Amino acid sequence: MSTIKNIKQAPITIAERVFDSLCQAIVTGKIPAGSKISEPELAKYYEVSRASLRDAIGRLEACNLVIRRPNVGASVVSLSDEELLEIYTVREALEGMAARQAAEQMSEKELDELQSLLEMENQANANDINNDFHYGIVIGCKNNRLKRLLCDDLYHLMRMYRYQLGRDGGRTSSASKEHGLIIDALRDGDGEMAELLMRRHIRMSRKHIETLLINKAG
Amino acid sequence: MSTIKNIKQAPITIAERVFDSLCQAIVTGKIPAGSKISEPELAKYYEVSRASLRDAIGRLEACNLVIRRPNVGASVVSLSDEELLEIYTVREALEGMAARQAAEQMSEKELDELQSLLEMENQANANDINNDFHYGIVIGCKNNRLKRLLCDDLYHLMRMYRYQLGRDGGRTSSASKEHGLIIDALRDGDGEMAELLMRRHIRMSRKHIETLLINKAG
DNA sequence: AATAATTAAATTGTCGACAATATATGTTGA
DNA sequence: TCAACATATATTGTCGACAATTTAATTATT
Repeated sequence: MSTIKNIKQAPITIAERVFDSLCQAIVTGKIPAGSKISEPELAKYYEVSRASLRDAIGRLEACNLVIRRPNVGASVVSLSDEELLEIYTVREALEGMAARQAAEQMSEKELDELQSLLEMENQANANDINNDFHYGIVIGCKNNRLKRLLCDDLYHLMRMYRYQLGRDGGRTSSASKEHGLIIDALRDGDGEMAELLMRRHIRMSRKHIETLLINKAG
Repeated sequence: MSTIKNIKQAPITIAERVFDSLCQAIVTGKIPAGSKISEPELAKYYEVSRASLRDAIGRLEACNLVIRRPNVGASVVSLSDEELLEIYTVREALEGMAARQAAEQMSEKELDELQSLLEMENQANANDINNDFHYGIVIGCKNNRLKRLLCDDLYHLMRMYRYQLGRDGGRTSSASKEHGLIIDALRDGDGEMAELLMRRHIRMSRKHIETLLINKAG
């Protein structure tokens, strides 16, 4: 049984189920960024009441996938280039700290799992959260608040824009090397180094996305 | 006009108004930590429908003040000692980064405001967010995502437990000195130093709370 | 013809009622 | 007396309808 990956429990209520569906639809771009959310339309589509749908929309707002304005309604979030880069800065801070704590908290067994995760990277399941290197470290840091901030508030947004731009914007080889260095630091129990490397790693990704965005615009 | 403090807009809908009221009630302990939230009871108390109240509860969940279980209901959050300390670790990461960016982003005018904020610390309005040193830096860093994470997801919780334990658990004098050092770094435009000092500052607070909790238990 | 004001349509916010689930109470049997 | 089951009560989840607000369409005015 894997300790690094955690089970995403099945939806209980209708609102939860609709949330899951809408979440998926937004992340994959089926409901495009910036588009308006029509309550009557979606309620009819999912064959649920508007009350349940509104509940689901509230959850979408909580994980930052939609923006709600009173008496106007919800729209799918659409990040500017700057806003996308802001997320990387936040990730640098949070995941850096996660790496530091993971170096002190992760067991040998967990580290082995992380290693195997890394080795089967660039596979088919590359876009699945549960098989993600970064996610493994966040779980491994044992700080549940930190985990929730990243997974509940940022993860969905990250997936959404990763879907648009491609995984790491296609710098997988160098990224994998950096991942390897981070694991080494974790195995050494060197929290300071782990944080340093993780921050540099995310800063690199950020820089890469930045140039990618510039090229796309020019 | 102050640029550091930002205006908290008045509630538009009933749900927003009830959210504000409940938020206040929870933070101040009027509704105690760990207690169950009764929808019919509160709906009657605030003279609103259960739909509006449930909407408000959803918002409380989004800012981590209550925990909801399907078909069971919401309870006011009650943090263990470890969970409270976890928040300080997250703050160290986020506010550290905020300080780093603030050093590059804050104008002279904003720094002056921050300074005056610091000088009139330990006053009556010490528990008001808008007059808070840390808040000023978070605003000053100009990273809106970072600001939202701190203010929307952690700020209410912090206020709640500050209310219970007292402001910084009563280490105001040494904390003020540390604040002064941080401002110096900001004025120098030294982001690295600002982050370092902010992290150490929050780590100190954490340590202080930690011993405070131990004494309370023993 | 373009703009402003007015009216009409559509959408969101709110409500009370019912259904589904969970909790409390009472009962039976060992 | 205690435990397990059955019943009753209360709470949450869901629904459809109405009210309030916003947006679209239409008319009027310069």
